[in-house]
Amino acid sequence: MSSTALQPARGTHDLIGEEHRRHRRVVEAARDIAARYGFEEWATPVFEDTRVFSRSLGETSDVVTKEMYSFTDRGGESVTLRPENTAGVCRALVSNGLTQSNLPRKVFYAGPMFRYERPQKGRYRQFHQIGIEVLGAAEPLADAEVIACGWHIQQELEIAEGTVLEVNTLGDRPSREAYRAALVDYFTRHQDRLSEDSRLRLGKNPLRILDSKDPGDQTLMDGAPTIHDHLTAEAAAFYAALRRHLDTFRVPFRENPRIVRGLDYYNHTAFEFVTDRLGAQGTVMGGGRYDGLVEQMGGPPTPSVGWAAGVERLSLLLEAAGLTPSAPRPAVVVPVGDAAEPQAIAILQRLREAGLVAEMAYRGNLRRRMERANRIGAAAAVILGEDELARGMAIVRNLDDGTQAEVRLDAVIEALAETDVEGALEAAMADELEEGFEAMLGEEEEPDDR
RNA sequence: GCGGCCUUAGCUCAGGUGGUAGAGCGCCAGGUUGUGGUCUUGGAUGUCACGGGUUCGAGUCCCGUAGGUCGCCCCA
Repeated sequence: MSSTALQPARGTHDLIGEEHRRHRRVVEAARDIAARYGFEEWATPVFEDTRVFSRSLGETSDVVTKEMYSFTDRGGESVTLRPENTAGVCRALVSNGLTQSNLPRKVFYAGPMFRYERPQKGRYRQFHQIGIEVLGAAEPLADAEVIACGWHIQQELEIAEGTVLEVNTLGDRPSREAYRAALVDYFTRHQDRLSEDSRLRLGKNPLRILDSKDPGDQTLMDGAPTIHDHLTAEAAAFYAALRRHLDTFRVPFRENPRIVRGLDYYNHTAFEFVTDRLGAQGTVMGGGRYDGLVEQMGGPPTPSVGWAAGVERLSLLLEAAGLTPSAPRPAVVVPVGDAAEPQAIAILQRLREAGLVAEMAYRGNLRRRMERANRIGAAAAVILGEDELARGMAIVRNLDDGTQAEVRLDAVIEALAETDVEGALEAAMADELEEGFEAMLGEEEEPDDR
């Protein structure tokens, strides 16, 4: 690469070839499964008024304090590239006047998110998330269904064996405040044994000390109070109901009282699907309940629950499991001699109209075209020499086993159905159905002839 | 934002203690103007990430910058 060649901006990456196919597989599987659960897809703007995020994510969260891509536009407004999409979806619910009717609203989304961070494998400045939100449901059954849907998507992607669901409760507001006070009390008494980072957290966000990776901090955890000692009866009942529903949905999970989640808007349910296969980026899907967020956007109280998942991370799991989708295999139409080209184009288009993936090179002799066919992974070649065309015939060659046969032009699709050409089998079957239908119509006409 | 390691052809990588570059794969052309994969012959790969320094001489040593990677922070 020449030194004058432009590089992608730091933390961004191009999705090309296999990587793009994995990416698309993740999004399409999620979209498909979420639709089965009754979620409708929304697309909200990639940038929003900065207050959408500063108001919702918590003034002390890292995302707000140091990771936002914010800038002032030409009109003097402060706008921010979305670092996540839950806040945007809640804003959209309110902006579009959807808070009064038809609740709960079940929303699926997929798209790019932006955080100014130091890039690593599985962590980028522009990355992609899929997510679902149930807006306007206070029942723990909604939490369980949201989690079940996430689990189902991972099963559909065949990566569910590699992840573990960890759940926790953050309680309601009284539970959380009591717990926070107890934690501050405990860690203040042992301040001398806390790491430097955690001493800072003590003043800012004491809950975060719980998932510190510092070995010294870890030794303090066993004696630390847990949220479960401070749950109100209502919060405890909510959590118990969630676990019961998860069992009913047959979603395996592990309780982890240390899960706290980074964004301030969560209450009650908090959960993460984690894996040990992605190094430091172990969280593959994470979410929880956020009963106060819509209100913060200027709407009425609208209890809600959802999750977001990193497409890049799910894609890495697909790659590691050898589950990269293969590219569709085309049929290649090969005219021999210039005079054959017009008829070859007619046949090429007929194949495409029938639903097959078909290609024809723009130039080259037979040998070159065959080489190219092989290179692009074609499953079959339809060879059209002037000799064959004069007899209304074509050669259909299976490029996997090297066998070939001369067939009538109207039997080309049928012959391609014997190969791995994408769409050929379906096209041939559809053709048969049509013929069968025509035959039935023909029989029905017989009585009139009598 | 902090620390470790890394950066040589399109890709994966060799290049003891300094003497101005190599392999495999891939690519292009021929053997083969009606048959791809296999085989065979030939060909082009490059500011050795960038900038500076030491030296007669730097891919090699030193400093800085950028990017990547691993970890911390945090998170998808």
